[in-house]
Amino acid sequence: MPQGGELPPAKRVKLAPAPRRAMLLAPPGAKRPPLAPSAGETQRRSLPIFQARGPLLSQLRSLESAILIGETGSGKTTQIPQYLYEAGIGRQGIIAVTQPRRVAAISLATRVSDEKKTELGKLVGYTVRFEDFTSEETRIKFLTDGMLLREAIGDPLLRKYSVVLLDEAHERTIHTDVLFGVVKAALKKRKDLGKFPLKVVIMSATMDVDQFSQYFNGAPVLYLEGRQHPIQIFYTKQPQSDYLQAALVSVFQIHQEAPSSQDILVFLTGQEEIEAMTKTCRDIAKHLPDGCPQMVVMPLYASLPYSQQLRVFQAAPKGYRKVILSTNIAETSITIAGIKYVVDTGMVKAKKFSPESGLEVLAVQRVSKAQAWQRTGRAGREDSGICYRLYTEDEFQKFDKMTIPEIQRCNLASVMLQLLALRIPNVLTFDFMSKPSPDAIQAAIEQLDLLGAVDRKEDQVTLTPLGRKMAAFPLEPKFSKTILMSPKFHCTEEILTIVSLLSVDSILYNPPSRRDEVQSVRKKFISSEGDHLTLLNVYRAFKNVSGNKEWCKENFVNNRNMTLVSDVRAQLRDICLKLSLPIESSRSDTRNIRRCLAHSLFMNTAELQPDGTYATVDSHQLVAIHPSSVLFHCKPACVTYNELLHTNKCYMRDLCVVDADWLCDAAPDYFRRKLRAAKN
DNA sequence: GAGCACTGC
Repeated sequence: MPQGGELPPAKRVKLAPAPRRAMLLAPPGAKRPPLAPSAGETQRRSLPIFQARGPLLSQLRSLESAILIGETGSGKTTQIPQYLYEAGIGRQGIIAVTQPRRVAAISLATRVSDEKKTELGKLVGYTVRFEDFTSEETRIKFLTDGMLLREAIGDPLLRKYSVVLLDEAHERTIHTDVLFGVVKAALKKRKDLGKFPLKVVIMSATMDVDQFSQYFNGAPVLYLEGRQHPIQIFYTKQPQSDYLQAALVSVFQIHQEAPSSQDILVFLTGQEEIEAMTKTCRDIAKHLPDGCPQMVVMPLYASLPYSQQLRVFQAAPKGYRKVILSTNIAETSITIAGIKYVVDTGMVKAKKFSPESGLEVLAVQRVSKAQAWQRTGRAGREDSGICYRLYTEDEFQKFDKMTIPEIQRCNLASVMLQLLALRIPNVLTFDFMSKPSPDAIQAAIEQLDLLGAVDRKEDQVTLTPLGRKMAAFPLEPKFSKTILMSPKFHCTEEILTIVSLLSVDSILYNPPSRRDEVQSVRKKFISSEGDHLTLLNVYRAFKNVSGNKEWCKENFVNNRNMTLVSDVRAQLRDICLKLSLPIESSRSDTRNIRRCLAHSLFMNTAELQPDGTYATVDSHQLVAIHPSSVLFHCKPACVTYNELLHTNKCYMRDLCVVDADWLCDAAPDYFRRKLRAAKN
């Protein structure tokens, strides 16, 4: 057993945060209507929210916007759209319910259509990328927030919809944040134009509601009771200098004391850390004293193959305890039943914007209070639970209240392009709930200007015809530009494939334990011209065997992601056809492909320095070739890259070897400016 | 010389 570290409870806190200004919607002892309900009805009526149905509906009927706060398990997401529909509210149009994740939109639609005893896609449907299960009859529609945003480009007033429910608003995804502004504008405009009114309901689990309410012109806040089980929280007495060691101690302390049927979920920061900890736990578990239960240790992170992710849902054999070591994927995206204990290291790996370098940095950092509560809540889903926080209560008090919204942490080029396509009068002064910094907005406009997507005249930014075409693609602007450039180089077929490959998670799987095998098998795909062409080779080989699963396994290719690549490619190809783009293949001519890439990635180039390092042309930033690149051991004179990733070093990812001459052809003004800046 | 949190269109 590991020595050191300490975990005797310093303090116990009951998880029962009280709302500050409550308009309670669950009057104690409220009477149910005396009707004989069916089995499904009985289940619906047993939800806590049912008690509040009457007062809730009378509020929602009269309000144009509302903030609805409900803890998990309140049933708000499945019931409110049905209540509205059943009460005849919003019958002039469709009731939309947005979700940050596809799987959630699909499973919620399935559940609600079951409850309504209708076929999925009729009264109740869903729309996510690649899948549209809706029809003329659909009145309740679940969709991803990104999907509603894309629909808004075609119709900024969202005229199809009578009600928009923005769910999981506390997650503050970039799409939800843009939608806040879009629905707010649509609400006002529809009122001004005398169209049928839009109703907006923001649904959130957070306690920090003032910001939502203020933004929506003082919309009332309605509180729903949830069905969260009580969770005991233990803080450490002393700050822990080594959270990994502390996590290890906690896991084995729980393991020795608790019945083996009670599972443990540990929050860690990344793949490498989780794999190492998995190994350590398994090693220790082999040498446990007699009488101690056995242990099954399972890693969980997004890049783990799907089949291995599924293991966390299987119950451990009798007498074994399940210990899941996870990234923040288990915070929201994956819900595991039967978790009794949560061990929260209080750390997360996340992107943040570094003002001094102006770069995005991926770094291990403290979670926010809201995030810590979210993790804690994972212990109390079926029964009461226990959460070990591997930090002191004083430390917790110093955590940020909320996680900084995504919109303030990332590159805004896509968002700005979308706002322009939405015909927002002035994108520079768009009414964001949480405004990004003016610098971030300027940088995004700058990037769009370089790509030729916008015109700038004084303080007015407008979309060019090219920019409007770019907005039609569900891609980062630089990738849309690459596709739109490709007819000039007669390689649209190849560029479509490459862009699809880049916009999906890695199609190559690298099990650390079989590194040598991976390297030898992968040799046959490697192109000395870089990662883009290597990926193209893998895709061509995959298509040659018609996506054979055995082939994928033998070649460490992720079959699921590869299928997704085909879907993306088909979608992009459709858009090209709609834009009447000629689609040609360059066949074996890879030079044209690289020239095309140089013409759209010219602002992402780096040159080999005399000392063997690389420096970017744009800002002379010292950069290195990422170890995942096929060029890792090579030293080409000049490369373009898709992105910079700042971890321990500043790495270029996805590289392509190019000629310096091509770059000057691609953007003569840009390079003249850079040259002049270098002289000064 | 040595590494990649999580979503989504």
